[in-house]
Amino acid sequence: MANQLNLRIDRSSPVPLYHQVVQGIEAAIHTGVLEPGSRLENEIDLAAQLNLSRPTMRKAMDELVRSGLLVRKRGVGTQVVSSQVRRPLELSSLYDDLSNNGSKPTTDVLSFSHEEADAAIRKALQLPAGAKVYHFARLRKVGGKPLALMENWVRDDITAIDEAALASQGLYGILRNGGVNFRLASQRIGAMIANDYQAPLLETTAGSALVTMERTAVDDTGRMVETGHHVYRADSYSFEMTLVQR
Amino acid sequence: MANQLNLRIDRSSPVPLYHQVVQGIEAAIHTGVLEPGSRLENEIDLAAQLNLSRPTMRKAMDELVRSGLLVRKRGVGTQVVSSQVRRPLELSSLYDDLSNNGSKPTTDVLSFSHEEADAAIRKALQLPAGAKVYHFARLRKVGGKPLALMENWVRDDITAIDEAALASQGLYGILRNGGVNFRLASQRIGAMIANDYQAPLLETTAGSALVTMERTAVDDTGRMVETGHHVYRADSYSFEMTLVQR
DNA sequence: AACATTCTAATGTCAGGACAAACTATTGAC
DNA sequence: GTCAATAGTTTGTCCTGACATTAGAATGTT
Repeated sequence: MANQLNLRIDRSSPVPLYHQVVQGIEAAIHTGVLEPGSRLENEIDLAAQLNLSRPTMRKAMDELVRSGLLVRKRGVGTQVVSSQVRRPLELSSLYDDLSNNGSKPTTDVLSFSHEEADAAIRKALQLPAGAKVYHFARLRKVGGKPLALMENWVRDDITAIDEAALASQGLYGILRNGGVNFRLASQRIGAMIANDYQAPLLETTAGSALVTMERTAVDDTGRMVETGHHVYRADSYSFEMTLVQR
Repeated sequence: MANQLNLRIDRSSPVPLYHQVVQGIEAAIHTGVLEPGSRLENEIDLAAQLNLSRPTMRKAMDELVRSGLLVRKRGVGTQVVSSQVRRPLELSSLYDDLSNNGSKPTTDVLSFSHEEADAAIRKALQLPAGAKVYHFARLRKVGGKPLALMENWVRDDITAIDEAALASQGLYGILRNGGVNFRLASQRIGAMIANDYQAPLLETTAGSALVTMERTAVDDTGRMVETGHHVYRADSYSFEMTLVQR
């Protein structure tokens, strides 16, 4: 078979060996060195070729299987999954997604306040009575075209937030700089009809379709950091994801 | 601390040890034995208590972290994250979801044919020219109320499908019985406005909001098995999921 | 009292080995 | 020639052991 994966493992690098393998195989699939549908060599030989132990090799493959790039079958082997299966939905913000895509998003801060959280928000963020939060609404545009209308509530005991930072940086960037390590988020995606408030802001007509998303994000200490309600123009945004059977 | 997790590991069971641990901890979180925010004992002690090796214990915890129930932090420990964080979106069908929920879904088969695939479907399922597929539209109701309008294309070289089976069983059930082991699916969720065809079938008015979902499912041999386009009434359905940072 | 240093506890990474289970393909029997 | 038993390949599970890295607490110094 002579796969010639051409992976180079740098044992002096701080990035873990299994992750170097993940990156290498991802790159090979992306550049077409590994064609969709082709079979990989077996784990043991691959590990031997790279001077790695099998557990390390397996850990790398586990990740690739989980992310939907590979499919394994006992007694048969490991295959590069077909094709145009896209990236899984990742824990990132809209701002990141757009930036990575080469677009240049801009943000209008429509309202901003530092106020006492009401009962619903306290429940969502698991805050005690009397706690204060940042509450703000933003309009995100890309290429001058409005794309999303976002309303968020953020706990105030992590880092200070002000209007100017929000206009220039994106919420998740601010929070990460403030030392927040996001770990997970639960979200709900649905649909609604644009109302008279939303329609002009999104430069569409009342009655057009919007994608809705509610999200609550948790950091590595288990705190609920942020909750929000976003709406997107259905003609310019949709959620893509890959589900993996376990 | 004396966690008293009260897990029992059955070494004679065919279910893997790490999975027994996963189930046990899931149950403990679900029943409230492990409270949200509480810290678990460290991996090594837990493994010792259950007479398991640390890698096995870690594998169990990895899964729980991935599913969003636990949060780990190096040098600190492992915490129950929960609260109302919901289940991740799983690779299952609407029929399964509803059945597991105690509801009793019914299905009307609106159209059914066994026809030659057009170019778009051949591309989505990666079929050669001239290949035939099953093509059908279904209306899914729960409690007599219409919920989803589904149009699907399924390759015909796996198992035979007929109208009667579709009306009584759910597509994924039929395919699983036919020997298909689903591995992953890529899907896209968006929104649209109900048109004159969809509205009466879903017993709503033209212009109301619908959630749209396009999905292509892949089995363990890497074959694209099924692709479809579904629309749901936005007032009765939304997609919930948990995203985990890696 | 404030600060830097050291220590400890916990998770993160990696190795090497052993056996089990599932699928494929070949071989053998009828 | 068809079908069943068998052997071989590959992934799945599990073990023991070791060291690295990080976060936070305790300690000591100024």
